[in-house]
Amino acid sequence: MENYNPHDYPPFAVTVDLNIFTIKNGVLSILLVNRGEAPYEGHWALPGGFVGVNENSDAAAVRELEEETGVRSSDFNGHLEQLKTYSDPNRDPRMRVVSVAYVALAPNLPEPVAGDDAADARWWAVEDLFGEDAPRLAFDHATIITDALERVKAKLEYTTLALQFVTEPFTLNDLWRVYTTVWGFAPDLANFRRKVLSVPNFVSPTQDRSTGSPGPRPLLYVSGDAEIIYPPFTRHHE
Amino acid sequence: MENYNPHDYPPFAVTVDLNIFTIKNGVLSILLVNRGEAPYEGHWALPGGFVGVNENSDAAAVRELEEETGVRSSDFNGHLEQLKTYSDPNRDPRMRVVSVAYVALAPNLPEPVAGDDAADARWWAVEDLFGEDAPRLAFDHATIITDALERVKAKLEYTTLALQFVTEPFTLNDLWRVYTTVWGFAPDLANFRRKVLSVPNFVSPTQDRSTGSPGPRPLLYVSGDAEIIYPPFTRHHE
DNA sequence: GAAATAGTGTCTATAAGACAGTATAAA
DNA sequence: TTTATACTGTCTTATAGACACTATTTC
Repeated sequence: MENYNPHDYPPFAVTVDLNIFTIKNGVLSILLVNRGEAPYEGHWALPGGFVGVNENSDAAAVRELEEETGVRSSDFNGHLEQLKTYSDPNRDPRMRVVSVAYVALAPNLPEPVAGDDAADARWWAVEDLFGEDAPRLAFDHATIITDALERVKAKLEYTTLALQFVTEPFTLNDLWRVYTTVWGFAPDLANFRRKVLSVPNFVSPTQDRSTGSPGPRPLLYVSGDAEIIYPPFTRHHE
Repeated sequence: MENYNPHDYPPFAVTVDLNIFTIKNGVLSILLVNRGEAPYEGHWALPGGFVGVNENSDAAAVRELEEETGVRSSDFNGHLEQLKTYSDPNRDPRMRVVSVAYVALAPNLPEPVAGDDAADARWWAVEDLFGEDAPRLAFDHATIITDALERVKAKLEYTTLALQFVTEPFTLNDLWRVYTTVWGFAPDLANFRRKVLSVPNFVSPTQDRSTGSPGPRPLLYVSGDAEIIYPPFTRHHE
């Protein structure tokens, strides 16, 4: 490293890949783009793109999020965090690409915008990605999505991240449905209410009640400032 | 991305940086190298190096671990995991470098081996890194070390990672001292014993007892296969 | 015997799990 | 009136925290 000649070290392309999750009609969904060209033409891939010369990977992720969802970053009120970096030498047959993967969560994102290299972009139900008629996934994106899903499930245990999936104001049942949807099983609703209300500043009640569905009018809440759930609200481990 | 001309995307160097922790004489310590050249000449830096053309970042981290500690990867019985990727455009003034940071834990590593670009390499007590007479740290490595420390502290709560800091056979007090050292406070020893012994396969007893210190001969244990502590053994959160 | 350490026991507070049961509103 | 939903309450069990106490060994 005496001289900084490019031949001293291998050059890499660096990209970001985004796992953008939302809950559409009670179904946990992820945004994927259909690749319009080789390699993996016709396969589905995570949205993403190259990190620019004058931005870090966080900024690149915000930029791509905006480009793919059409939501301006100033209007984006969800959550974005780095997941993990994937760097296998042959993960992209064209060249050496290191990808910094991100997880984004947001409520009710609009229908996606297809980008330059994408023939199509749409929300996929997560449960449809790994079953019988699963779409073909490009690159190592199946692995990335699996890791991202586990991250989201785990973070619901000890953070208030579930709030990112609901729009204010919401009912406690709305929040409970988030846990049910993401975890794939329903925690006891009565115990769930007790837990959420016992965490200081997880949610705060409003003066209003919802209407429409049969039954009593449920109280509406807004998000509180708490970020950590302590003690954690754990999933069952057998 | 129609053509793969290098001018279509910015070229990056990709490195790994290793947070190698061990407990020396009851003190949580991290391996740092003193930089022998600009930039940050004379500052202390995390050991690391470039990711090679035909390896992924995990392999590069294993290779660097071996080079810096002198421990062959086949003999390395500690723990290595990816932490986070750091990519600020100006984190290295020479060129655009993206660094994939790792955390390694091991018991009783030998004195380090200085590499090519390191004038010196030594173990630093973690508590000395951020105090009055703290060494000057190169690049964004102070940030990386802070993140790494928090990762280790957190993982002691819900994984059996503390086992990576002791050599077999060990006493329950040895293991308790790991928690005390890493967390910076002493959990109740009696409750600690109860907790460790209640987690199936966290540790398993041997037939032997230790000797030397005053008091009864403590039973010796070896590591079990469990990786998860459930329910977690939590630090206090006020 | 003093001091240090290993280990056991116990009481209490907290929280989780598993419900039962009641009230309210829409269709 | 039926049904879905929104709560409230309660009993049991699991676990954590605090700490007293005993036993064993070295010096």
